[in-house]
Order: sequence, then C-alpha cells, then structure tokens
Amino acid sequence: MLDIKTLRDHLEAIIERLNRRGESHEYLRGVIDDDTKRRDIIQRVEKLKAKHNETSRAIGKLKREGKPVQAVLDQMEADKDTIKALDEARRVLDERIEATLLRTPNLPHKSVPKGKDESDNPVIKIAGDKPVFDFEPKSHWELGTALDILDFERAAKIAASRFVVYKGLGARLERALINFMMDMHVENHGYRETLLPYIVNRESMVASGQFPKFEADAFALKDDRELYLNPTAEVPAINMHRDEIIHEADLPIQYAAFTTAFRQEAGSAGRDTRGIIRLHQFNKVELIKFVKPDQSYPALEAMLESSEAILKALKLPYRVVELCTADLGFAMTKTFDIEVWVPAYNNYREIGSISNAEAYQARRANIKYRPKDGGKPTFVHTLNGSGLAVGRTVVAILENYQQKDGTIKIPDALIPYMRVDKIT
RNA sequence: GGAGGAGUACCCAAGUUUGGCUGAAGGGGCUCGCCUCGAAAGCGAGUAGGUCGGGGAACCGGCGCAAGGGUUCGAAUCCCUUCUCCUCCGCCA
Repeated sequence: MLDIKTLRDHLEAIIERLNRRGESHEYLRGVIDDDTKRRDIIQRVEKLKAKHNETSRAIGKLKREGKPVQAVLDQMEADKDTIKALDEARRVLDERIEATLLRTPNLPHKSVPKGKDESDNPVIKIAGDKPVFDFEPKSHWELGTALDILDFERAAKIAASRFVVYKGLGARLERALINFMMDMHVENHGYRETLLPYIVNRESMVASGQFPKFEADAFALKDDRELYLNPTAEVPAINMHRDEIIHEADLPIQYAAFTTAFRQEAGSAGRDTRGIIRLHQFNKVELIKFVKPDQSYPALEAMLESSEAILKALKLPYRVVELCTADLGFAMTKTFDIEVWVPAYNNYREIGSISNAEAYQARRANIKYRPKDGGKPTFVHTLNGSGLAVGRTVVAILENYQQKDGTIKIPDALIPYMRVDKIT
C-alpha cells in the first residue's frame, strides 16, 4: 500500500510514475479529495470529543465532591448525535480510501525501464552453455512419458487437467531438488529453514498484495473462515511477522521456505497446456527477507545471486532479465526474472523471480522495526524470490540433460541426492 | 467433540471483585557512566512508549488494554458476539 501522506505531498509525481505501468492512475486524485474531507471531519469531531471528555471528567469530580450533576448531563445530549454522525461519515471515507489504495500497485523503482510488455524486458546477463545435440531433442513431456516418470492422464483422472503425477525417479528428482535447494540456501546463504501452512486466511492474502485485486487466481476453500490454498510461500512467510515490531538487532530476517503452491491460472487458460510448465499445483523453494530500508537493494542483489547459485551448481544455461514497468508485479518496485533454457521451446522460460517490495507489503501487513537509536518504529522492506521453482527445474534438467537414447543424465551436484547418475 | 482458564504496550507483568483522578504501576529492554585488557555480571544515572489529526517545533487533542458491537455523562474494568492460546477428557496421523 502506498503511504497516504506521501501521496498527498507528491500526487502528480506518483501518478506519473504509476502510469508507467501502462494503466491510468488518475483516480488517485479522488483519494486525495476524500483525504481532505476526512481530515476536515477528524478535526471537527475530535474537537467535540475533547469537549465531551472534559465534561465527563468534570462530572466525576463533582460526584466525588457530592455536588449535583444533572444540569451538566442535560447539556451533553446534543453533541452526542453530532459525534455519531461525523464518526460515521469518517468511517465511510476511510473505507473508500483504503479500498482504493489496496488496489493501487507499488511504485516502480526509478531505475526500472519503461516498457509496453514483456518483450521490453532487458536482458542483463546470459550464463552457462546451451547444450548442443547431435539428435533431435525431445520435450520434457515426451521424455517424461516415455520414461514413465510423468503421468498426465492419471493426474487428470485423480484431479483435473493441469496436474501431474510424478513416478519413480521422476518423483525422486523433484524431492532431490527440493532438498538440494533448501540445503544450499540454509547452509551456504544464511537463510532459516521454515515449513509453513499451505492454507492462508484472507488477511494474509491482503497483506502480501494478492487480494483484493487477484482473487480470481486463488483457490478458495469452502469454509466460512475464508481460507485459501497457498499461492506462493511469499504469502505465509511475509505474514509470519504481520502486526509485529521487530528489534533492529534481529534484522535482517531471512527465511527459506519450501511450499507447494496452488494457482487457478485464471488468465492463462490456453497457455502452456502441455507438460509441467504451468500447473495448478507446483513445488517451489522461496526466499524471503525482512530488511532495514537502506539494505533492501543490496539484499536484492544478494538474493539474485543465491538463486543463480542453484542454476550454476546444476550447470543449467540461463539468463537474467529485468522486468520493465509493464511486466512488474503488483506489489513490487523492482524485479529480476531468472529464465532457464528450455530446448523444446527453443527459448528461455521463467524459473524464478526475485523482487523488492520496499515498504509496500510491510505497510499492508504492518511490519515495523524499532530503530536502535530511539527513532519511531519504521516499516521494514520485504523481498522475496524463488530459489527456485522446482517443477520448472525438472523441466530444465530433463530437456537439457537428455541423451540420444532418451535417458537423462543427472547433474553432478544432484547425484548425492538422487543416488543414481541417470534416469533410464 | 466435552469441561475449564487466559489474552494489557517491543517483552514480561499489575490493575478487572468496588466504572471516573489509569497513557495505563512495576520490571525487562534501550542509552550513558562505573567496573574490566575486553565482555558478561553487578552497581549508578537517564529514557520512553502505539496510532491518527493539528503544528515549523515545543506541544495540544482523538483513538487505543485480543477483535467487533452495546450499556453509561464516563469502560482495561459491566453486557453480547467472534477469534486465538493454554489445561484436562475423548478421538486421531
């Protein structure tokens, strides 16, 4: 959420910056109008309340002294109704302002390139060598089906389309990757291992920025507590510290979290219908940081390196792009996507996304830290990144490590976890 | 599922029986000093509190004691609803 005071003071600049995302944010002028009315009402009603409180205290005093109070009581009736009416008017304005701000995205960082769609995302790094095949490489769904490690038909029977059953060494590969990634981040990169609930409540979804705008993407449980399946570990992880004031000495807080993520993929009905690139359920190792504001950009760089380290260790070719203003996520100021080479697409595909939300989520979730020098509690900055999407890493391994005979070589770094060196 | 108990500021914890002078005692914490090679402990001094509105600031005021409603001139304290945690019983991976 944007800070209303900042919005008040820099309305034009903020609208201009938000408009780089490609949608109009002129409606924010209405928020400022409401805010002006709201503050006017606050001043009036608070004056009345102050008077009312003062009179009440006087009554207490009179009673203690044994003096009559009836005359004073009669005077107070009139103001009560005015106070009630003003409070109600304020409540309406508060709600309207909040509803609008909750649907307003984060301000892109100054450095984010302006663009019209994802084709404008600049490539900032290319790493690793693409495999050279002396045969026609197969897609991961062809390989996986032939090796009987991926089973789409049975998954559809059990659940629906866009699910998969992993079998045999395919299932083990998924599990090996989860362990490999978690170990790397916990042992080498200083993250604390967490295992989080896969079900989250509405407040959590609002705080991290999924709701109210993207409700259609979530799986809602049929339960009167308004619960949802976890769409990304970012949601439960950020909400670990909702409504908390953190000691400065405890920052930065860094969590690594493996979760299974569930998404409706509401806006992607016809895309990536084959294979395991886009499923309703997928596994992901996520990195989350809570940092002091002046640390968030260095922390973003470090997080990107931690994610890249996985691909480097697995010797998978990838590139890093920076998301332009049009492609930038709702809650984020700046995002790097890591894209892995996928031979079947003859292209790079997203395998991870590393973002800084600055104070946007912290403000929604009310997460602050208390500065050691005695300053006011201040919103932390939050970051989150994939480290990495596990299913898409399986795709990359199957396709990049495929052999002419249809078997899959296991990357050296993963052999201790797989305990075999190939999938046959 | 049944029966009890409890939620007070960054943390712990008084206050709830008897509604008012309670922004809410007291600790811890935090800051500084002494001590020490340095630290810890100990001792001494100091500090404040969350949030919103007004103000350049000092400061003034509103809200606020799990959340939401109610009674009252006045609620941490009385009433109602909800949530969470703890204990015991039952059931269960």
